[in-house]
Amino acid sequence: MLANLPIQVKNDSPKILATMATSGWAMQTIDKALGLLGFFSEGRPAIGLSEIARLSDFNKATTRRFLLALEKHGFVEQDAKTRAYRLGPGLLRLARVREAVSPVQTVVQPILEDLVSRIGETAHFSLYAGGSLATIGLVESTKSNRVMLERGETIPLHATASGMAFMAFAQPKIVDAALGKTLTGHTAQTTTDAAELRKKLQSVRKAGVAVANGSYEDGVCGIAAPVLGQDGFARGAVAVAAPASRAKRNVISAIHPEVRRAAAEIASAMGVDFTRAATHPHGAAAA
Amino acid sequence: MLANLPIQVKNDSPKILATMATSGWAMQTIDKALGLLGFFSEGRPAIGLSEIARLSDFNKATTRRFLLALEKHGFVEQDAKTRAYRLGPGLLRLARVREAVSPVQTVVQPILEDLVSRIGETAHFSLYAGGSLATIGLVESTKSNRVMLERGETIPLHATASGMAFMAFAQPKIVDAALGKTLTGHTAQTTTDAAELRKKLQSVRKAGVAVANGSYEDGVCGIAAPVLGQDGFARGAVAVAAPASRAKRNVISAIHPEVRRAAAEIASAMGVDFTRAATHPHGAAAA
DNA sequence: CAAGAGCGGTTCATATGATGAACCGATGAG
DNA sequence: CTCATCGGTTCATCATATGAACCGCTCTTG
Repeated sequence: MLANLPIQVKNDSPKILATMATSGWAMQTIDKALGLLGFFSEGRPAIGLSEIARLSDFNKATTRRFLLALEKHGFVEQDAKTRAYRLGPGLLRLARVREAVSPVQTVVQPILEDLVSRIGETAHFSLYAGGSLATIGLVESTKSNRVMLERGETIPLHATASGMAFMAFAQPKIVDAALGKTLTGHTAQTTTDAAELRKKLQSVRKAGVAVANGSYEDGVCGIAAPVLGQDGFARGAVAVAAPASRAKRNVISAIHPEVRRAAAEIASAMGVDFTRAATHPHGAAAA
Repeated sequence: MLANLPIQVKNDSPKILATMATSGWAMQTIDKALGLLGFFSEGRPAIGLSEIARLSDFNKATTRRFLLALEKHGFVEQDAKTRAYRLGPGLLRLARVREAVSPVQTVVQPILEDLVSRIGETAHFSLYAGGSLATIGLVESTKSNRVMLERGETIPLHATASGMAFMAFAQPKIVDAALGKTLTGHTAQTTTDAAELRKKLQSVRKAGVAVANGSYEDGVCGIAAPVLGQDGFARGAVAVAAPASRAKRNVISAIHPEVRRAAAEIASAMGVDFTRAATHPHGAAAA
């Protein structure tokens, strides 16, 4: 009987398990609660209970319980007057701990500033987190006609130069997860066919940079390069965003090397420290 | 025999329930999962699965499920080599959104620097989040004998100058919750009696500052002032921490007004913006 | 100014989800 | 080699989350 093959399953079960483990299941209650945090952005900093419930498709009662739990840990806080919820101060503490160990923001900002001063267009850096890229660093061009971005925005992998640059060098399981779900079209130019996107990734891999013209926002051209970790897989991407009107062929090709250089600088700056062994004294003082 | 008292807990269980009702029960699964994040600190930036399970008193399987859920949202990430978990990049994004709306860090740092340059001792700013104060801003003295603090550290309310300054002006329910649970003694000087602490809060209220001498860390003297929100309740505290050897009476009283001034500056800087109405376009661009 | 629609918040019967002991294979110390 | 841990997984058991309907309130509107 089949039941007697002891652990020979090795061959195909891994794929299923991997998919499950990667993008799939995992503690739904927590999942849902943390998902609520994704609705907050620079452009929508405070949200009322009913609206969060609507956005998330949860019951109002459930939504409120989530928010209460998040509030208890300082992840959200409620405005005493408007009763709307906004992101809380507990996040600052955690971000500080993370920064202390792996100082990304600190290191990225000057590199972006240098990049912007060289090419005169808005530049931003994003890290992969929770299924999409999150804008961590942002420096805007000083030109009057420039591309404006939101701090802390999350950007879709399949429709942006950053996303394509990232995916071209990301771990396969991440790419599979990203291209596995339904791809939303943001403009008429957005490619929503997974197979076609994979082809494009091939050429991005050859070029080392990705260019996207109006695939996320009309009239905006993005040029991005991946930022690689020590294992060779992408952690995030650096991108320059220019108005399409200024993004002529020769301009784009002049930007290529600059973006790649910035990406390399960030990668080496990031690759330095962290992961000092897990055990450490807890020392420090306050009174 | 003593061993026969089985679960005599009945006595203080009212207290527990009160605490539960006050600071909220609320969605235990989420609560537990978010609690895990509290174990990470500057001094313990990466933790293995078994150790987290031990620290949190959860089953290994449960712990792992929590970590997977957290990882899915970028709150933690797993080191590919050591398999240990550390805080993830998703936190940076959320912290940025929060900062964009209510720019605390940006505004606090220069004020602290000014404070340190005036008095020559380490200063830090902390915000109330999730049941304790979290160190958000920190500037160390340049003296060779100085007090060192951890970035992102959480400090107990009842044993620190910051905590006392905060509680003296915090919302009553927060104080009740804080003093309701068992108070741990950190040094021989720590006051662990709730009633006695409430008395001290009275005098802190009169003075407008709190002084704590070695109640958290031996040989460290803290002088703190509350930072109040627009509703008059405390949001956090500014504190100066000096080696007890330098903290003579006259020094302390010279520090008082400086700390209060810094607190007032931070309060007014924080009180400015945020909470523009909940509805907003989502506009912004990237490609 | 009365009626309606929206809000934030709460309740309790229902059904779905979380939990942990025991297990595996791998790895490092003695 | 052996033993102690490590990270990770499984499945029967039991605790947990869930949502329709409700309340009181405020703001809009005819």
